[in-house]
Amino acid sequence: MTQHPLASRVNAWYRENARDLPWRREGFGAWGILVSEFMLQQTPVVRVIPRLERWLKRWPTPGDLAAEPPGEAVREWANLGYPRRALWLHRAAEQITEIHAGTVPSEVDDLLSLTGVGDYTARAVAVFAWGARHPVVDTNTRRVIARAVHGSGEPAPPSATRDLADMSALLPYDDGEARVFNAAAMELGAVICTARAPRCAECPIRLQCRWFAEGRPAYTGPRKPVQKRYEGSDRHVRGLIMAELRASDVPVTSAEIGRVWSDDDRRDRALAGLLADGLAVARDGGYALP
DNA sequence: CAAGCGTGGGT
DNA sequence: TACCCAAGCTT
Repeated sequence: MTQHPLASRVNAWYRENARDLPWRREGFGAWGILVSEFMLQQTPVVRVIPRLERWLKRWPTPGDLAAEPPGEAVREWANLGYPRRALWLHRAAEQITEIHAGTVPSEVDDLLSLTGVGDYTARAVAVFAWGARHPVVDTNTRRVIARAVHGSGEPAPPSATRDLADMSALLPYDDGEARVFNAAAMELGAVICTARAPRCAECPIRLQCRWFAEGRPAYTGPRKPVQKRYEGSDRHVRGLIMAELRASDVPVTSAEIGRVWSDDDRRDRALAGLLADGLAVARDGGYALP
């Protein structure tokens, strides 16, 4: 079968070396894959695995999750970070239950209309859960393409049009091979072609890689915007307050919240933000999960 | 479209 | 120690 030589090599490598991850098991199910994709948005694999298994044991179907208050999703989300994702996943479960009769949709457009599902997640679910042939481009794939195809040590800022075109040019024609390649490109970026210290000596495509061939030149393009300091930030204080709310079965009092951070302005701003985001609600004179 | 959003581990 | 990074999304 004719396919891009990069795809052939990466797929062959993947078949031998892929990690045994829960969502790759046969028959894992579309709901499980959707949940895994939500959890994997900006959270590392090793932290997701135990939480995912708990989640699916508790809520085996979208309807099971939709039947509970959103705060239970936030509590079960625990310390995965970005708890808005738990709220969005709960909302998506409601939408799947009400609009799609409890079945995770298979069309990219239907998936995109779910809360918290963007371009990456919609394609990932269509491909990995339902076997459709689409390009799936995540941060790992973008880095692999930047190096192997463009000879750049780091990818340019994301551009859906260009990223999808790049991946489409490599994507095998066969649905099954395309599905494997989508997973394999991510896997290669995750374990070999890493951001920090790529293991080029172990890379199955180093001899086809433009960046390697050119001597791994240092990246000179635009730097990613520097992330603001976390310690003492609004995000930090929001996280501390959320940890309190998750840990308590009863509403948390203002006095208790006052103890998580001494700066009144920052603490009030964080709490107001959580209320506005729907991650916290006022209840019985205190604050609780929704 | 740039900014904002948690948390923890690696270097 | 600081900083970087992790299967992104919404506003």
